[in-house]
Amino acid sequence: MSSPSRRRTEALSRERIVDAAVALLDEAGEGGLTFRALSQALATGPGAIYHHVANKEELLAAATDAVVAGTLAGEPEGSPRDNVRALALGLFDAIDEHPWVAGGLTASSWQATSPRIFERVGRQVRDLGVPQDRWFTVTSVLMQYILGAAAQNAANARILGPDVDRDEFLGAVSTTWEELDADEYSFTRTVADQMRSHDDREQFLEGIDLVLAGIGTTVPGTGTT
Amino acid sequence: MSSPSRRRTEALSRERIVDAAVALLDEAGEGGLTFRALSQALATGPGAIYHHVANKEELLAAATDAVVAGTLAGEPEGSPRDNVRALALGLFDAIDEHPWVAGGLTASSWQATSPRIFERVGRQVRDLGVPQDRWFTVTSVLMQYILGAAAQNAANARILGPDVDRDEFLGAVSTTWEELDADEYSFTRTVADQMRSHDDREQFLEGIDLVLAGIGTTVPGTGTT
DNA sequence: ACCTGAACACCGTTCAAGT
DNA sequence: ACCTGAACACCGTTCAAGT
Repeated sequence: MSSPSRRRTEALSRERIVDAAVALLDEAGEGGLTFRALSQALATGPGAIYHHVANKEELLAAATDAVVAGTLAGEPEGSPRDNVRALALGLFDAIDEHPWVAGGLTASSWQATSPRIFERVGRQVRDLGVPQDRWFTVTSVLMQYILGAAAQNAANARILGPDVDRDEFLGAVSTTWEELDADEYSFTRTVADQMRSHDDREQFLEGIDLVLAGIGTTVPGTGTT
Repeated sequence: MSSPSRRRTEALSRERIVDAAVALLDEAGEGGLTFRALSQALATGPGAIYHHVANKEELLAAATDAVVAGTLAGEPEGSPRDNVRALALGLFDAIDEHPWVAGGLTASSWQATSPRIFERVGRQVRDLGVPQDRWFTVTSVLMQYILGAAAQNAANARILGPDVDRDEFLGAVSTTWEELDADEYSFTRTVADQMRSHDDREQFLEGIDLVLAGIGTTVPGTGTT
C-alpha cells in the first residue's frame, strides 16, 4: 500500500511460502503439497521456492511447526491436571483439523516442534509433583500418548475424508467386526457395539486421565483427586 | 525341484511380491519401495505386479501385515500384565527393526492389521478384570500408546540411520537442549542429561507399566501388584 | 490368465539465464 | 540477491501387444 513497487505481488518470503503450504495441505492433503501447485498459488516458478526453503521435508516441518506453535500460544492458568488436559485437547483438535500435521511431526521429531511440545507438557509434569528423576520419562510417555493417539485419530479422519458420514462409517466398521471369525476375534466382536457408539474426543480424554492416574500412583498425594 | 518347468523363476505370486517388498523396505526404507526396483528384484516388468496387487498402498499394507502377524504368533501364557508387556515389546521391537511398519500401520488403520493387534491386547484387558463396559476404551488407549510410542521411536531410528552412533546422537541432542533459551525452555534444559542416558526400550516399558497402573486405579484389586 | 515394457502424467530438484 | 522455467532423473499406473 505505502510503496507502489509491491502493488501486484508481495515479495516471496519464507512466511508466505509456509502459509501457502498450510493452505494447500488443508485443501488437498499431504499429497496435494507440490512445488508446482505451490508455485502456482504464489504466482511464481517452482525454482523460486528453493531460495527460501531447503527442500520439501523442511517445508513440511515448517508448516507443521506453524500449526503446532499456534495451539501452544498463551500461558496455562489452571491446575496441572487441567492444563495437561487442555494442552492435549488443543493438539488433538489441531491434528484432527490438519491431519497432515501427524505425518509432519513424526518426520521432523527432534527438530523445533517437538521440544516446544515437550517443554509445555514437562512443566505440567513438574507441577504435578512428579519426582525430578522421573521427569524425562513421564513427560515422554505423556507426549507419546498424546501424539500417538492424535495421529491414529488423524489416520482415521483421512480414510473418512470430509464427505463421508461418521456415524455411517463407524456403523460399517462395527458391522465388519461383528462378522469376524467367532474364535479368532471373540473379544473384538464383543466390543463391536461399543466402537459404534464411541466418541473419539471423549475417548482421548479418558486416555489422558488414565495416564494421569498412572502417574498419580507413583506420586502419592496427586492421585485421582 | 520336482517339476523342471519352474527351474528358472518361481511363478509370480502375491506372497513372493510381498516378501520381496519387505526385503526392499528393510534395505532401503519407505522410499526404497518402488515398482521398478521391486520388479527388477523379481526379474519381471513393473506392470506384472498389478496382476497380484491393486496398488502401492495395498502392497505396503500387506507388507506391514506380514511383519505384524509374525510378532503375534503363539499364544500368551503368563499373567495378563506380563502378556501385555510381552505383546507391547514384541511390537516395539518389530517396528524398531522395520521402521516403515509405523507408516504402514497409520496408512491402513482399520484394515486387517489393526483388528489383529486389538484382539490380542483386548483379551488381556479382559483378563485384567476391567469391567466390560470399559473394554473398548481401555483397549484402544493401550493400543494407542503402544503404537504411538513405537512409531515415534521408529521416527528417531529413521533419522539416526543404521550408520550413526546412538550415544553420539543422544549426546548431540542433549547438548542442543542444554543450549536452548533459558526462559523458554527451562524444563527441557533441566532434563537434558536424563535424555542423554535414557534407554528407549526401558522407557517404553515404563510407559506400559504407567498405563497399566492407571488401568489398575479403575479396577480395585488389580493394582500395582 | 499372466506377463511385458513402452508410454502417460506426474513428481522433486537443479541450473543456466535473466533482472 | 532473487527469480524464471526448461530440463533431468525419477515416480505410480495403464495398456496394447504378446505367450
